[in-house]
Amino acid sequence: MSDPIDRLLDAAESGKSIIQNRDILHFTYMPDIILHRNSEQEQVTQSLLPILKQSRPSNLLVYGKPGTGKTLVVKKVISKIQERVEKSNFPIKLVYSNSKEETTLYGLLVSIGRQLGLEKEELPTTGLAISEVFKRILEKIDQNGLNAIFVIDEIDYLAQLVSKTGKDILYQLTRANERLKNGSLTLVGISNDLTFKEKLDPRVISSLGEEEIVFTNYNVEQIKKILEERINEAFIQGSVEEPALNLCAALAGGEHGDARRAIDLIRVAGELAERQQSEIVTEGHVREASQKIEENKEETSLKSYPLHEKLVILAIMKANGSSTGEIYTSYKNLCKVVGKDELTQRRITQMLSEIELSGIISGRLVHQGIHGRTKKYKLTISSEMVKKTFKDDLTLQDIV
DNA sequence: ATTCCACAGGAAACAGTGGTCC
DNA sequence: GGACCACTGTTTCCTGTGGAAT
Repeated sequence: MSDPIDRLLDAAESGKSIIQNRDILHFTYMPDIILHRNSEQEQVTQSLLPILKQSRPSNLLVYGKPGTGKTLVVKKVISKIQERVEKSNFPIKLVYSNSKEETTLYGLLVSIGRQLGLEKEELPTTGLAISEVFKRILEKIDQNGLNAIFVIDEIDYLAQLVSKTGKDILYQLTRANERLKNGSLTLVGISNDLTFKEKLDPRVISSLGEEEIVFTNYNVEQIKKILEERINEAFIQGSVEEPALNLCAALAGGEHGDARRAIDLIRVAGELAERQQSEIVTEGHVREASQKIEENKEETSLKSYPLHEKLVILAIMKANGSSTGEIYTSYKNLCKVVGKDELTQRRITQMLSEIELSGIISGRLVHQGIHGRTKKYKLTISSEMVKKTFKDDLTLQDIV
């Protein structure tokens, strides 16, 4: 039997790779034609049209579930407009920022500022008041007479950050034009959450939601078309079996209509097939890929938890299906074993809800009459998975 | 009908860190 | 060097809750 390293290297060298172009299978790839989104493309273009006439368009709010192509469409429209106005004396500046990637409000504003060309000396990464950062951004727009379009992805997340800190940045953003003498500012908000508007200040809603566009979910048939298109470009002809394609579309489409997930799935399936030196991607590969993606998600999220969260997860594992009080006692014992100070019960309750959000554990509220009210938690993943992942952690090795 | 359990979970305050500005 | 700022992780304090027990 040959060395596994050599075997893989040989295969790679002999050009047996069935994926010709990996980039096409990543969601950042911008296809020439965005399938099934004609009317939405028209709507977005319509509402940004005033730019061509050198005036400020209405603020725009774009809704749609993840993987419905919202961001892709918005970016494509803006880049096309940019191409057209390039030669005129009406400079537009596109600023894209994802609220979820920036953990704080400050971070988001700084990332916007950087894209506008504010250097570190003009806009430090920390230390300033939010209002000061905002002022500097507006000054930059004013000085250069820029016509800025701020595309803020996952704006619902920003709204959440804002409500936590009590700053009304969103309001100020939507009203920024009143403070600008030169240039203009247009806001394009993208949100996964259709209900997020309800949580906003009504003054913000009226100016932010001047125009609204909703992206509907893809159905299985549409996802299949999208997959076919990408497969044609990325894979060697005929290397993806029809049943594999169908399953892929069904798995991703049936649940959420998420094209991004579908593309991810076929990519991982393709990689698995290659690794096994198969010349075709079969249904089995897709199933395996789906499972692998799930497991990876679990493992990375388990690994990323800080020590006390890990202890809590272990406490749940040891007392599966038990109440907060029991979990807390178990957690305190674990703290003693590893020699760490225990946190308060309030903090642990909060941690439990945070962990529950990630889906690793599930909680159920139970009323036990005179025995009070409690929440019972249990693991949704296998305890083997937890043990396997935590075994690498030096402080946890002994208790696992 | 009232009491009372065992918490859930909101609000506020605090400590500590790492920074700017004057 | 002191005032000020954002932010995180935490503690402290508090109000609310559904149904078994009385």
